[in-house]
Amino acid sequence: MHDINFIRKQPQDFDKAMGRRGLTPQSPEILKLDEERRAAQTELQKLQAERNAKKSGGNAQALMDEVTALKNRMDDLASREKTLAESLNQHLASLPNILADDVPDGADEHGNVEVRKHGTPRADKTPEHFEIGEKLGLMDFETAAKMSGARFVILSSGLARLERALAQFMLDTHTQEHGFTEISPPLLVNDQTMFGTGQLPKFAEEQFRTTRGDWLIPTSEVPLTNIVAEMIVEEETLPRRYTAFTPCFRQEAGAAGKDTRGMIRQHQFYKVEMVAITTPETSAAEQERMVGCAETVLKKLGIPYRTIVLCSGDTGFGARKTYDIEVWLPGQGRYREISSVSNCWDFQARRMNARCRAKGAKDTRFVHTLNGSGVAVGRALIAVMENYYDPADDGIVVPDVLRPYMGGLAKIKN
RNA sequence: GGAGACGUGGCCGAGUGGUUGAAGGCGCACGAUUGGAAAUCGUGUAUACGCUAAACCCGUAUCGAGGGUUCGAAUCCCUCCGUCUCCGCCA
Repeated sequence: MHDINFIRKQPQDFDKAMGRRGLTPQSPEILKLDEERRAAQTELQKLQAERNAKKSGGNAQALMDEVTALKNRMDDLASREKTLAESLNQHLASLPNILADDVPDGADEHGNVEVRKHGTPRADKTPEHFEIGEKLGLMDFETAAKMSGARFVILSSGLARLERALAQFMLDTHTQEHGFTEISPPLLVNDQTMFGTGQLPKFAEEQFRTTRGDWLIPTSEVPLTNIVAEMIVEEETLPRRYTAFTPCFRQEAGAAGKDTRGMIRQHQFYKVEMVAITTPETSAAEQERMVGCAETVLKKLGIPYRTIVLCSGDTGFGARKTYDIEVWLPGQGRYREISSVSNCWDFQARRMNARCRAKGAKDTRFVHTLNGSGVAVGRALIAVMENYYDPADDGIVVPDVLRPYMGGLAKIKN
């Protein structure tokens, strides 16, 4: 959600910012609505003041009649004000966040810029994860399709446990080493919550909805960030750092035909998420820290990765700046996204009315919110399978850091 | 699922149609008092929007949310959301 005051004062800057997102100037329409709305409000308030003055003047019948006469005009103005306000809010709610100055320009993912690389990819090409998994007999897409359709999978035995081990390992790393508080949040949320983090109104078709009207979370960013919705938190308690391990549900409506094989892109997957709530001053540094937290997970797992900063055309709706971390997949012979770390600035905070206040201060400010995968568990599983694949016996070596979570198991074999 | 009670300011709690943005208390802030503190006394203490260059002032709205009745609603009616109690059911 955008600050109408900013648009009033610096319409050209706002249009320029939206221009980087490939949008035509938005301020003329917005300012027109805003002006009309305020005109209606001002006039309405004048009439209300008039009415109130008569009210305290006495109870004479004549005064009552005069107030009745005001009523029609007031009703008109009130409904006009409401319509204009709704229209204005719809407009503001559907526009993407303003990009940070240091986000590179670019039309699509080709404009993204690599910022660092870690680890050395193995030299050989391995089978893809689904080939390894099916050969082991521990990954079954057919049976999953029978009960649920495309883009679902059944993991069993060693792979099921590996998935659980990965999640445990990530949670322990973030809670014990990175200062995050573990949360077990609701997986079903209401409209307002989805609006707060920006999934609604624009991206409804990407979500699953229950017959009751609840939404299945597409990421635990949604419930974790909304913890502070409608709150005024003391700045001294910031940053708040939350992590959660949850399933995520996505329709993948716009990805028909993409990544149809294997478990790269599923309707349901597990993810360990990190969310931070900060003051406006500290969010930029917090984002760098959060990227580091995600990278630590991959370093410990011993998986080669690169970190890139997304360009203007690839940065998501609610983000001001996003880093993606991509892991090396020797089965595909390329890097694939495993984490996305975004600083949303005050964009989500405005939508969900999340504010902070310095101790003793009178005024409040919107908090800054950040979210990042820490990391996607399903894709981490794939990365482990391919990077730790042993061609000698088609087995998967268990990374050292995961062995305690696997009962000491060193290799997943047939 | 059945029956009932309830939702007022940071908190507790008055208030069933008009001068109530809202008594009283607690808390908090500032001041007085004190060697200092406690106690005591005094003053102040919601948010949003509009107006304004901005601030103050002023205006408007807000008593869970939304709608309705009325000249006028915290107070009456409807819907929804939430909380609590009892019964039933259940992981």
